[in-house]
Amino acid sequence: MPTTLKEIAEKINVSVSTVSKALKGYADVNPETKKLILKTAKEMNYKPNSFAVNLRTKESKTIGLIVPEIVHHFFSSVIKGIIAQAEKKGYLVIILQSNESYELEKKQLELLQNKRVDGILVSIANGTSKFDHFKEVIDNDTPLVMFDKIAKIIDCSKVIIDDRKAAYEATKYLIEIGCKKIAHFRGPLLPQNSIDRFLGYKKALEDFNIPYDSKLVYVLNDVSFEEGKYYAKKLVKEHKNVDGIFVNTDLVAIGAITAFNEMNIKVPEDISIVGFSNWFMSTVVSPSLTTINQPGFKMGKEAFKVLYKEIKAKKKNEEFRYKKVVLDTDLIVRNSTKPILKS
Amino acid sequence: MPTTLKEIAEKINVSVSTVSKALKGYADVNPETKKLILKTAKEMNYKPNSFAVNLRTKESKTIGLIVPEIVHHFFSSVIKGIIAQAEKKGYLVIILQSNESYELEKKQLELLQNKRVDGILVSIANGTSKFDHFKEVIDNDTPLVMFDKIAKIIDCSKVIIDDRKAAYEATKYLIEIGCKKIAHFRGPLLPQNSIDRFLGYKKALEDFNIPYDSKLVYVLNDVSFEEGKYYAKKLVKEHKNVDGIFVNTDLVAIGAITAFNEMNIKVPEDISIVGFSNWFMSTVVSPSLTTINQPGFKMGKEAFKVLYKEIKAKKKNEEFRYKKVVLDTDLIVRNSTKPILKS
DNA sequence: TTTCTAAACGAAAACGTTTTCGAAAACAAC
DNA sequence: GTTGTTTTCGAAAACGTTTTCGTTTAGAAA
Repeated sequence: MPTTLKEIAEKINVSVSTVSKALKGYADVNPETKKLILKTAKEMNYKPNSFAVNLRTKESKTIGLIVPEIVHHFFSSVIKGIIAQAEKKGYLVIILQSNESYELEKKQLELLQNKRVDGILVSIANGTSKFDHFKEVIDNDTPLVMFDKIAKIIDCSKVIIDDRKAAYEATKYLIEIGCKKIAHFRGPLLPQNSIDRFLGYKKALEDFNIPYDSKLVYVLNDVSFEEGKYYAKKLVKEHKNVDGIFVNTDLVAIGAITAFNEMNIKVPEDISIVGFSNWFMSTVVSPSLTTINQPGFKMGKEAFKVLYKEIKAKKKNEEFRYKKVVLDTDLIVRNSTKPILKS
Repeated sequence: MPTTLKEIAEKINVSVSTVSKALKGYADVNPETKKLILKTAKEMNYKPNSFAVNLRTKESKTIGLIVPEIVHHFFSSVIKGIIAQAEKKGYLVIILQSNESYELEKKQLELLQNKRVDGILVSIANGTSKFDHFKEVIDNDTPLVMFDKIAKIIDCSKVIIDDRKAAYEATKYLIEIGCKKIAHFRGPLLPQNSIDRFLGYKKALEDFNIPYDSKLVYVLNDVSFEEGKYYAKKLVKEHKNVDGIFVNTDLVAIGAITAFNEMNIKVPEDISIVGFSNWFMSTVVSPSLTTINQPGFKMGKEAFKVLYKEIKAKKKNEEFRYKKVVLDTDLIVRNSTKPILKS
């Protein structure tokens, strides 16, 4: 049904090649015939058949994206950034979600390769501890960029924040406002993120001569609102005089705040809380949450930019080095933290 | 670099056609040679070139999706539902966001058609008041399904909730708990959604003999947290004794709650508030928000199912009727509403 | 032997582009 | 008139598949 080059060619008695060349702006076509071809193409509402173009040029102007979870303020911001930047360069984005599952992640990675996307962006699932499926992508010569949740062991381009530094800043802030006994709600053991945030927390304690106590570190599995509530209650049951908590994620921090509200423990008077990510939600809870801003939209844009360069380099058979982009974070002070008055 | 049918054929001295037929399970190939072909294909790690398959079969097993906004609890839930259901049927999803802009929506619709996706799912931008671009899609014979924000005027399949009924229920609930002067924060004038929710509100007032007062209806443009705050303050300045508000969207309702908290007006004691959508956020604000649950994930799944049927029908050249799926909503009572004690 | 049937295979067209290469034509230079 | 150059065009291959249709071969039937 849609118009083809052949139909245009037949209509005005030239060859398919000439029509193609006219439409693509080649030099070896008479200005007169070119004008005629362009006019006819428009009249017949010609749209190049992308399937044929893909086959011929071996590229689809499409990239794949795998995130652990879509219904998630940070990741949806990243997605938005990726799509925005991709659109600027004429690329479309196929999105899949791994649900934090290794199996799914692996399967989806294969799916995208079979679809022959021009490149792949991925943020690794919590359930992933083997990384061979990423190696395959790289061996396969498909440009691959990891963002946010990355694998240190895999040699590829990465766009991240400095989780360790950010966590250090957050903890340091708690120390500076006078907290003496600071707990940490951390994420699962595997992801690099939660490891780094934990290490930043620990380093800050050391640097400011506060003894590290492993009992004050709680390992969460779900990183959910409910877990935040649960561990907040557990914390007050198991420890006295905790005056600060650095929490792995805003959602958990908000759960903790809710639990403290229920227990009539005052935030920030009795205990200060710092979250991580700066979800929109953090501005609307009461008290509003002090947190680390994690620039999702920008991360998405940067991740695509890096991938784009790799795609271009591959196309031209140019050399390129893997890039590591580290984005700035900053501490946003709100009402869940407050300097402790010296008595 | 990747293996082709030809390479397999040459390796074991059969024709390309035989290899293709063996891999696709045709009957006219000797079980022995079939076994050999399958084995060789596996050894050589053969993956069909999807570009060639697309060209040959004229389908890409890919659909397009346009939403007004990605960083949005409801829409990201819908997206998740669509992707989940699409994956089950072997379809991938290209996502674009219109940013509530008519121009972008139109452009993206063309983009998707030029990419020759097998079908398109769309939720209409607030900025859209002309609908010819959708007609073109339909004339073009590309299956199209609208969800949530639809155009009544366009004849195509739709997956929606009954906004009017849901709004009626919400308002009715406010009346039942004793509210006498009920305001409404509505969305922009154009989208069908906000019209229907407004009409539901109005109908409930009528049915229960509460005089409708157009001054109690505020038209929001942004549907944002800030606007919620702004109009809450405006409301108390302009009216006395308002004891209930039905708000178009949770986000706005939460803004209103925040404003009331700041003004020391007690929710729900002084004023009851009902939101719409049941964003996750609504469970964590205080007081938690009474709202209408809008099943995003399910809507996504249903929307894909309808689209899938149209795609299949088109492929087989079968007749089909446009479908209209209306999903159930329900009122979730939390702490922002409370029966008014009779004095 | 001939004739027929069924099984197994392959040639080739088709999908719609892009791009190389050669040819024709027109014109200029000598 | 010959040679060379430039402009303009088209034939054809190629991308990798799918699918139709015809051919070969073997075996059965007569």
